[in-house]
Amino acid sequence: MSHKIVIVEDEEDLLDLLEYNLSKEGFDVVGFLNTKTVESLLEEEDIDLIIMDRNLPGVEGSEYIQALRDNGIQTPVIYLSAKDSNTEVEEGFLRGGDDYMTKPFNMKELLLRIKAILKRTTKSSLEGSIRHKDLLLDMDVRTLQVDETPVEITKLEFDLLYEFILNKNSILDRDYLLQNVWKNAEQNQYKTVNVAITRLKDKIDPKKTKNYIQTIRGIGYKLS
Amino acid sequence: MSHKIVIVEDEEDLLDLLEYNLSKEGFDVVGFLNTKTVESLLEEEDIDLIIMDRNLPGVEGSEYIQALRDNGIQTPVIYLSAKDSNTEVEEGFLRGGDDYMTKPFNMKELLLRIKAILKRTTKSSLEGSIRHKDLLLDMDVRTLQVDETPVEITKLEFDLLYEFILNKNSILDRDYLLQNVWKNAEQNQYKTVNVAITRLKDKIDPKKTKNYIQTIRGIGYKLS
DNA sequence: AAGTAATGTAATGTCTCTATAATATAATTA
DNA sequence: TAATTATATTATAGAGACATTACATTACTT
Repeated sequence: MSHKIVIVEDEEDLLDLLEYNLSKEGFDVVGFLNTKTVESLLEEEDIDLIIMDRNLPGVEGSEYIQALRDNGIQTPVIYLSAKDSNTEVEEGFLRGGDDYMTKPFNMKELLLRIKAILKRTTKSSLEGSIRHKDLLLDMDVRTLQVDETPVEITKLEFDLLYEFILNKNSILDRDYLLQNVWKNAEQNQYKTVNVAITRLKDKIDPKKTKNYIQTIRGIGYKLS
Repeated sequence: MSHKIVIVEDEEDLLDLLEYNLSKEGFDVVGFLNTKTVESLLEEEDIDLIIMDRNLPGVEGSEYIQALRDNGIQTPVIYLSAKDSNTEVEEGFLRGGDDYMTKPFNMKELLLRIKAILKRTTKSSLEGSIRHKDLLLDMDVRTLQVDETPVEITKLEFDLLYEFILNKNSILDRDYLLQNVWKNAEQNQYKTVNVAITRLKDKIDPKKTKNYIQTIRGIGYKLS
């Protein structure tokens, strides 16, 4: 699934250039010359990122973003603006921006900054690997290493451990796990979770010395 | 809970300045003059962000980050570097950075960029925690700290104490408690409350010196 | 399709928690 | 002060949550 990016930029040539480059990179791009119809699009479609000019006809870009935030819209924003003074940049962040590039800008760098933000804000980052203490999950090959030693792990156990590492140090209750790890929440029972947890514990800590996954009686489980 | 930030910077004066400013902003800062012991800290503690210089003794900063990424460590990174050419900046992002500031830099902007990243990468703990004098209830993890020392507490005791802290300084009668803490108000008896209160008192004040929960004879109990 | 691995379900066991009962103490009233 | 009542304390047993093991079923593999 390609990421959807909205660009608001009133210089038509620059907008074209941006649309061209982002599309070439595989993004799904929608460009606007002003903010008129932007918000309704944000509410309807699932937009992953906004590239925002500040000197726009009618509204000032960062004020527009502020208004979005006030309306509860949390879509990440990168400003692309000629306003380059310290106070102007600070203002941009304070009004709810995630990054700020001053014009003239380097297109490659913009693309990299876009990817850096998307990496953090969209869940699809099923690449690379994630670690928790001596547990290392390789997302590409779906393997587990415990203390640098490969350990056999099943699909369910992998998904379960992944969910725990994503949410380390917070309690996950059985309903949450059934919904997010097992997708068919209604079908299965709490016992199913209990058993899966037992099996997972045995994989990551057969000697029972590390106590990574703790039972929070009456609530759920926690990885720490 | 304050965010934990690691800074790696070999100019000692600058490191001091950064530590000072970030601490003042309420962050929990650990500074390093080189990368020697950084990785073990990252694996043990839960670090929210890394501020990374690139010209370091021994290792080049972005290469170090690349190595971290290869080891499955996903902690967000902001570079703070004198390397300011296009290709150098691009390189920084490609090796796994989240943001890049070139020296000399504006401290205010750095702080804003830090917050922008933390906003996206740390879980805004839903409830947070509530405090009453030296009692600290962490709603997220459902733990109790008394005078900064963790104390084991059961689900019932937690729910009970929570109710008292929510309504501190007002008297809660047993019917109210049975309805709001125990959900099955009819089933249980007043004695049940008495015993639970006794046990809770013992957890939060074993030496019986603080007298937090007072008995209002004929009515109920009050936390103050 | 047979055979194997993975996962759900059921049966059994273990342990923690907590409601109740029994008893002791404190407060209130006569 | 004695009697009465409310609450505190302690002990105990039953319930329920979870762990563990065994078994059944489903999903893969070859």
